[in-house]
Amino acid sequence: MSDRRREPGQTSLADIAAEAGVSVSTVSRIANGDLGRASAATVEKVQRLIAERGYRPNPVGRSLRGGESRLVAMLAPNLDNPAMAAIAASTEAALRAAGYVMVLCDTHDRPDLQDEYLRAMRSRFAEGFILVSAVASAELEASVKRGEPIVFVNRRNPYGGGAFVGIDNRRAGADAADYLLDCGVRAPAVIHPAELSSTIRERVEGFIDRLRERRPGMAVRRAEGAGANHLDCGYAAALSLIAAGGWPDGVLCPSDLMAYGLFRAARERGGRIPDDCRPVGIDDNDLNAWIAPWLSSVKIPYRAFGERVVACLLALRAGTLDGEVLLGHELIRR
Amino acid sequence: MSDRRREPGQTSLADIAAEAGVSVSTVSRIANGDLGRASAATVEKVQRLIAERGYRPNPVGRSLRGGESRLVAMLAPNLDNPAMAAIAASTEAALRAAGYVMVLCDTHDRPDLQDEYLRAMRSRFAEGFILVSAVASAELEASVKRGEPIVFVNRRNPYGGGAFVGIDNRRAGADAADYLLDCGVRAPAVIHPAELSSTIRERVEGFIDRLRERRPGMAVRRAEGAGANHLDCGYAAALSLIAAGGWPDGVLCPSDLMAYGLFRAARERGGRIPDDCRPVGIDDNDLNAWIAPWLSSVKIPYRAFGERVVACLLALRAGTLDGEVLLGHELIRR
DNA sequence: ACAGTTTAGGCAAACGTTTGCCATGGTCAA
DNA sequence: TTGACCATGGCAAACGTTTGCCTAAACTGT
Repeated sequence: MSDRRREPGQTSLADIAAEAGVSVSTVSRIANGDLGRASAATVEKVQRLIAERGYRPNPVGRSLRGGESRLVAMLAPNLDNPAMAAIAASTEAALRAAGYVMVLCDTHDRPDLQDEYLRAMRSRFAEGFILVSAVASAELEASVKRGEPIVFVNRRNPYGGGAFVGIDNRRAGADAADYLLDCGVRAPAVIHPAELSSTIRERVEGFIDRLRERRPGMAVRRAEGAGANHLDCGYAAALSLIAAGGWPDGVLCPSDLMAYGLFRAARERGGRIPDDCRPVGIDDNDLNAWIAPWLSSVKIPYRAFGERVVACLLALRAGTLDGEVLLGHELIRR
Repeated sequence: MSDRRREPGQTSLADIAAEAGVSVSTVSRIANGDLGRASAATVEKVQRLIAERGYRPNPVGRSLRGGESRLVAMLAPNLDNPAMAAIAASTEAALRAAGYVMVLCDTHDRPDLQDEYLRAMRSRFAEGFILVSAVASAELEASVKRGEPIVFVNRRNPYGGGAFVGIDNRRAGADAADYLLDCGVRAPAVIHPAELSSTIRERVEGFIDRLRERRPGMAVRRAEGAGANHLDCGYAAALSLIAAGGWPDGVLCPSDLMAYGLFRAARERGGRIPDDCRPVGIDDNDLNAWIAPWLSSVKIPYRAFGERVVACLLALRAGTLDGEVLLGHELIRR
């Protein structure tokens, strides 16, 4: 199409400059607060026009020029998971407060999509990346090597190092173990997905180690389940658990979604939760307080993640950080 | 900063052109598939270089030039609501399949934020807008007037007209009424937020009209509740309902979140759900199947929304549509 | 041989911004 | 008087693309 319609209502520097009878450079400088480069009269006139016409600098022009894009990309494995939604929402708010716009990309936990979004966002001059539960992928490795500003959330950088925001997963698992023991559980179990991410592995290890520490001889049953998401995984793992040896009296579900899967399995198989089998989750989705009174869970302060993630990103860009931020967690008893 | 670092790994048309010994125009044309404008040898050479260097057109340059940005903005009132997450996820997938990148903006249901994002996205040359549960706002009115491509989802254009994707809310409310009557409910009620959006109003009206139609003399109690979200609204409304006249034996919750609020109120006040008080929701969040076996709900096919929304948007941009798309719903009995 | 057409490809403008550098003209001190 | 310095502001390049127009050279038909 050759009829490039002028976007209506979008005032450009040139428009202001023409009307004020000055050059584009002058307007640009004044718009950017460099007031010492023009006479008071000019400054006043240009500022008035800027206000009247509602001029806002065009971010695309800026980006192209090589300056800032005010764009930050968040890559998350799936928006359906309430935990992801909570992280996304809080990060979006924090970024907006810092003057950034967040682009949210759903990678569906697929390395190829993660790569595609990494490329797409880089070519849009994203000033930073927030990778929630990242998976290993070629483009990510290249980005890490190039030292691009990336904050990893929930799951650590698969290539080591880098900024990280999350919790102490081993401790969370240990706290869950303490809780079950304090409830008098004698035949505990743990369910988990067939492929273990570092996050889940740490939680499970922390759980088991604490059990062994406090009850040296205690047997801990384990079951894994396959599935596209943690709901299905939890369901499958629970079924295989009871098929192998009946219901345990307590079970660690390393994510709330897995606990939901367990709950469904119990309902279908006549297991009574939490009376016969007490689950303990990790996440503590906000919805739990409303509709899952049977689920005690380690609360991860996802709503507080946003601020920390943004602080990390800013520090990263300023070259003043390459550390880890571990937020506190708290077991919610229900 | 004056040291504008050349983005690494980003090949430009100029790079290819220099290496091939041809002009930028020639490379651009070949990259865009206009193969008739160069000799076979040149085409071959340039194509080889494009492949070797992994050249990808820079979307920012393209946007600025006035062409396409491949950017679509979705403005949603909050990411926490599972229904929004479902819509966002399916739309993102459909847009990606169509070659677009979706920017997800959380408006927190605030007109000022909606305006801010509308402006920000327009100045980034967004090619279309998807407004989920839009609120009235000055910038929206202006956008509608200018005829920008906007698809409204869930809630209709507050200024009338425009493309819309949603369900027949009156019928959904009527179906809920049928369900309660079929369950033998004799003292029904409805709870809703203090301020009624068009969506909620239609559902409530459809519900009440159907009750009156089938049981002319039947009294229908109503209670409203205030709160920042539907969970709180539902909770508050339920409390005020029972304070006014005890538990109804059936109650329409015009969104699942309100039903969750009711559930909590019942738990705290000793109401037995669904035995004493049978709720019927609208939405049927995916999680219901797992952890809310007490909730029958009208399933809205949010996962199917994405495709329709994108089809609408494309048609809108092609100038071939200005209609409504109503998807079917189905009451899920639990 | 010559006019006309096709082929192959370059030039330059435009999108909106930022910024280093240059050009006036004036003021001030020695 | 002259050199230095400051105030004011414009020029132009650069970022990466796309595309209308132009120009050669090489064909084609008669």
